[in-house]
Amino acid sequence: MAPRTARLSAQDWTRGALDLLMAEGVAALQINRLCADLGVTRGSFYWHFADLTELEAAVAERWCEETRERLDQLAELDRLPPRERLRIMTLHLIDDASWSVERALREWARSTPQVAAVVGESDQHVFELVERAIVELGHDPTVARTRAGLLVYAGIGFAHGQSTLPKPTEADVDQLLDFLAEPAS
Amino acid sequence: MAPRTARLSAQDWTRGALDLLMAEGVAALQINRLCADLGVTRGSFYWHFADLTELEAAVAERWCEETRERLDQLAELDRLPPRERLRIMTLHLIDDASWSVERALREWARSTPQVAAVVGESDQHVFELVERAIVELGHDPTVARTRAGLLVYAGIGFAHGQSTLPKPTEADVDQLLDFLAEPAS
DNA sequence: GATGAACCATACATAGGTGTACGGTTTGGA
DNA sequence: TCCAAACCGTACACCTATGTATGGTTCATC
Repeated sequence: MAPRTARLSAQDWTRGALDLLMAEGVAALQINRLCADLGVTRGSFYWHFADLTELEAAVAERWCEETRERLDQLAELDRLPPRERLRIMTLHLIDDASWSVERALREWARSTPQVAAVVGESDQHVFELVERAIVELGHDPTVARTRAGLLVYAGIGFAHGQSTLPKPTEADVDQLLDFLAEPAS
Repeated sequence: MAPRTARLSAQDWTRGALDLLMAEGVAALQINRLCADLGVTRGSFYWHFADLTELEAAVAERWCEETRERLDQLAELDRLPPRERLRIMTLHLIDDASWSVERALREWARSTPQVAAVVGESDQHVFELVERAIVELGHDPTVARTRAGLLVYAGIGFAHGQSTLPKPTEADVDQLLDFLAEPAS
């Protein structure tokens, strides 16, 4: 992306690795490939990292931090009314590119327990936020649990769809939230 | 799984490859690994297939067929009332192991357009089945589209969750379908 | 029971990826 | 200005996975 002007730091490598993950998936996470992207040779890599697994650990760690920050920002939505909160989270999921990292991470999580743990924690956190919002809308916990599960799973599914399925518009989201917010019959 | 008694056919290889995909993902789809599973050496593989991509094509083709059959079975649910239809499809998704193949295939689809096409087609078909069922429940097309999208995306998400998130019980599914079936306010 | 095709094992050659060794260049500070 | 550390390039060894060549087994069939 940004033309390389100076020398690289470890952060530049983890940044590049995350970009690669987003763009081409775990299979593309190779040293040579990364060096090509960063315009540098293998010697540079092995100065910053002992080996590939050390880079992978650093990448996982970094994504973990970024995700935590992102979730903290979401937590600050607490001041907003619950309906608006859900709306922001959903729209954020749809048009942001964040899900493309998430997809790669979930793929990666399959073969790396450390990554799987972070992804699971993140899912759990989002689920709780959504569940709480629905409770605040006036539903009892059982209903909230069901509807939160539905929405969160749908979010994960959307991130993985890449799909021939229709991408929801903003109007669709509003209709969806009307639906999720409505009282049980 | 089944002890190998006789010599292998091409179908045995595609079967083994699908098993491998299910169990360990695309990264494990290697000739040596497959030979070990089937208790045979590379010489056998290269008698049945010209190279790896030919096997991959055969595997994709086979999954395509199996999926089509599965969808045809779903289509036969047309005789059942729509509510029961949705119930069967949802329960089928939850406790069947079929989603573990699907997850691997979606992962694979990312790097193989041919596979992506098949997955997309399958998604589309399921979506239409669900949408139609909801229309038959008495909803107008706009509502049906939203709710069908929600349910199908949630299904995909569930398949990819592998997750710390709660796995819905049969009672949860019934509550969920009550919710999806209820008239718009 | 002999024969050709189907099926498999073994032994290479090759390519691409990781990791190591070491020398060269850039940079900040004494 | 000069030096030590930070940073990078180059060359090499190694391992693993693919693909090829070739010969050996097994099976059906006459």
